[in-house]
Amino acid sequence: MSEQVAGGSETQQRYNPAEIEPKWQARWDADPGLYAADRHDSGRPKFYCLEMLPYPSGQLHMGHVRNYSIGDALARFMWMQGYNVLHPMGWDAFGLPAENAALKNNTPPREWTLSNIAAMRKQMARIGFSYDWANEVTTCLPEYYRWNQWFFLKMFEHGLAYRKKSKVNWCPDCQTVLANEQVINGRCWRHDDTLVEQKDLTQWFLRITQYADELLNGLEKLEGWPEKVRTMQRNWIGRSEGTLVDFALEDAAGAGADQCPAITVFTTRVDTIFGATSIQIAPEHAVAKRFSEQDAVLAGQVDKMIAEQKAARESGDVGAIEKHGVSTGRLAINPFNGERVPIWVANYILADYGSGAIMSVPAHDERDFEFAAKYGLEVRRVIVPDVHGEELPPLPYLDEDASVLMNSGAWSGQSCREAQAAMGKHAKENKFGEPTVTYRLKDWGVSRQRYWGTPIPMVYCRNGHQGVEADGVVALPESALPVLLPEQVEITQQGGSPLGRLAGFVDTTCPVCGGPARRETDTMDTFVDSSWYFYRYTDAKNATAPFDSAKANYWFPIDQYIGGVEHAILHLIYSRFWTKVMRDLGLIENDEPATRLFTQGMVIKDGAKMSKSKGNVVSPDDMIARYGADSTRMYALFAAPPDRDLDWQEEGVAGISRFLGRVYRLTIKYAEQIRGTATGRGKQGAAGQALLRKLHQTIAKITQDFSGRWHFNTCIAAIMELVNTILDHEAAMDSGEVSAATVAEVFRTLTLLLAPFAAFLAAELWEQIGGEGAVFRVAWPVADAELARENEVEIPVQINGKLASVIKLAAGSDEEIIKAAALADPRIQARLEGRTLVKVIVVPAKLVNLVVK
RNA sequence: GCGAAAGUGGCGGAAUUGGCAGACGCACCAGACUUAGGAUCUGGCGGAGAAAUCCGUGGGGGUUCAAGUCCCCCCUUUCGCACCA
Repeated sequence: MSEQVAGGSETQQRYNPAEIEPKWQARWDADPGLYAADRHDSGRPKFYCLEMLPYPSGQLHMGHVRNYSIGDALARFMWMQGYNVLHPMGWDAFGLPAENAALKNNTPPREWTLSNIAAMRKQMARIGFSYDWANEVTTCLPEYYRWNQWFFLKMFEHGLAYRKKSKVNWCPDCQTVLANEQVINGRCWRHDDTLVEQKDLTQWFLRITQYADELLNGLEKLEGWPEKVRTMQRNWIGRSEGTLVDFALEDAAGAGADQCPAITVFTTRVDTIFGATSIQIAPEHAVAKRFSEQDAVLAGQVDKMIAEQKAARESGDVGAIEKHGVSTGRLAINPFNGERVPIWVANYILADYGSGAIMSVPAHDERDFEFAAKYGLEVRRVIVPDVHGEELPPLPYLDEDASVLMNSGAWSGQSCREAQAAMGKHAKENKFGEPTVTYRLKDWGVSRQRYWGTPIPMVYCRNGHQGVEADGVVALPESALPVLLPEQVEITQQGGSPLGRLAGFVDTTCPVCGGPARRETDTMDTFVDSSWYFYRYTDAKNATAPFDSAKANYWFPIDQYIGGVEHAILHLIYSRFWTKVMRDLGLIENDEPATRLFTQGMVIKDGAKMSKSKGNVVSPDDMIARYGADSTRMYALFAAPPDRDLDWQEEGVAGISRFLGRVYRLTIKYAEQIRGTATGRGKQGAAGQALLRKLHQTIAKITQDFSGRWHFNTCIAAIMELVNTILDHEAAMDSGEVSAATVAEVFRTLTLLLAPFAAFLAAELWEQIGGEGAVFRVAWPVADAELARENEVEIPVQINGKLASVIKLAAGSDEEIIKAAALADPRIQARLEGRTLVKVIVVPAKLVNLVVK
């Protein structure tokens, strides 16, 4: 295989990653068990290290390299710490780009996707990532997606999957429906500049709202997740406690009151209801529509408002639009005091939140105040601070914690909180309302009018099956799975799912009556695939179940999940939901998928996100070809702390490459000597002591950083310092002043410290210095505190907080000795001349501060 | 508008608990060496100053023997949410 360097010439001693890395890659490729996790009875503690799986675009980008380098360093470290590590990888392989590519290149999506996967797997191997490929998961294969269908049937059976007609988000570019989570500022998550439209369609939904409270409360326990992600999820769920109150329409106001006897408003401040001076309803509200039918002028104004709202949503500044409205001329009755208040239609009322109608209390709500000021509506104060000041606070007055009601009938004098509870109860008892909880979170629409996705395992019986389900919806039995995605399909971007044009797919028989039936032609959202893929990794070849519960229960929860923050409310909320559903189905025991989540920063270049249009894309292949994989990934870890954005500077990669070159030359120089030397410690001279001190300080620093802070940039800096120290003592090592055993310990340990960051080089050096077995299965070095201790310390001496001198003392000197030494220092004495020493502050081992006048 | 994070040399960044600001690396400058390499080695590198020394972590106040770090006010940038009743 590789040639030994024995007596090597200069050229042979030069660090050449282009030679070393492919050599080790070939060896690793030939050993599929190398990174395999042990079975769950290994007796070692488990560690599930997971990075978010990529979409197989065909090319790894720098963001992937960074993400996976972090995970790889951690996985290797945990192996060396003796853990049974599961470190899998897979492919989020369904999705629209495959269809676009099919149109463009006339390649079937499956073929395109699978060849991309092969290319990316090759790239990953070239970089040397430590994945257990035996458990690879590819979501577009029937072995995987049949379980999506299986879960869908389970959810249908438990009422968690249902069909309804509703307003849905439609991306004209994707030609499909999108979930709320996939709409970002009114635009499609795949198309930054495509405005999402609203359509009325019948679609499949998953009842994620059933878990809204648990998803919210569970966030409290996820202490290992970034606060930012938890906050985003909290806001997305948007729980709000309030009260629904029915305002009856006044009969005299118009005909048809019997058809719609009341407007239900939602409020979180029912305690302010005596201050309600109007009702405001959304332009899309059913009552607005009905009034419009009888009033052409109103109809025109309402339509205008709807159009304006739409335009504002599309231009992305919904919040900036001026509040305005129009009076309907009708009145509604406040059930708490019998008062008649005017009904308005206003543009700031959202149809899809709460009940689409509010009571307007100008005195105690900012928007209502603004609106009332504009239209001269009455502003009536009903809440005051509970401490009686001379002056009443200005309006709108919003406090509800230290305030009480006034002018509110029987509730006057009660605190806001008391009144909220009492008035909700009162409404319920008198049947004109009730306390309620609303959420911003909506059920997850999973139907997609696309081809390249999991077929939904439902059929529509042409016989109707009245009484069973509307539209003759019939669930397929488990035995009918998988519903295979046909392969010969003409992809177009128009006219709904291409599956609908395949008679062979659409036409089927009803599993209940045997009569003619039509298959569902929509496919599932790709986020279904990624909601549970990490469970499949624990048992990826299982042909009879999504996974074996015993295996999943051993590995779960994931100990460390690593990925980009862009999934904070997409994948990360869906997969939490899926976990809870699987738990309730009895498949798993954990409540949450991952104990710890780490979101790495973006890789940017010249201050901007890499993009083709900006022309600032740095290709990993390019970097690897020039500097090698070790230098590329080590730079990705060195250039910034992993949670921050990283500005890619090629000169920095070259710097890392030079550093690794120094390590290589130095280690090879002593390799033969190290091979022939047993470990062990004898007497040390000063140089040997200094080397071991730095070595053990470095071990301690890196070990500690791996336990949570993850500042790999400073870990690598520490290794560089260590190497600089070794270079400082090169002469002493050459002369034999440093013992051979110490030289051996230093280089063996250095190699181990490098292993998580520069896998190829570490493997090569480990072999060169005669190490046994795979370097990342060797026990991680343990820092010896005794060796790491400094025996002499430099203590700065300040005068009035400014540095005046530095004294050298034996470590552990007590306060008196430090103080005496500081005062005896000639530089200090000179500067104290003629001044009065007021106070001496001694911080042992840290500094001395002399306060003088 | 609300919320979060951040602001330190020419650049990326370090300083985990208040204790020598600028570790480590890049770029740059000077020199050495040479098989002229995408080398390597030595030294320098926050600002002002000949030096002693002084100034310096977005700005302004404060606490402290001591502040990049803690407190108050303000500015800027990035991200998230954005009429949520």
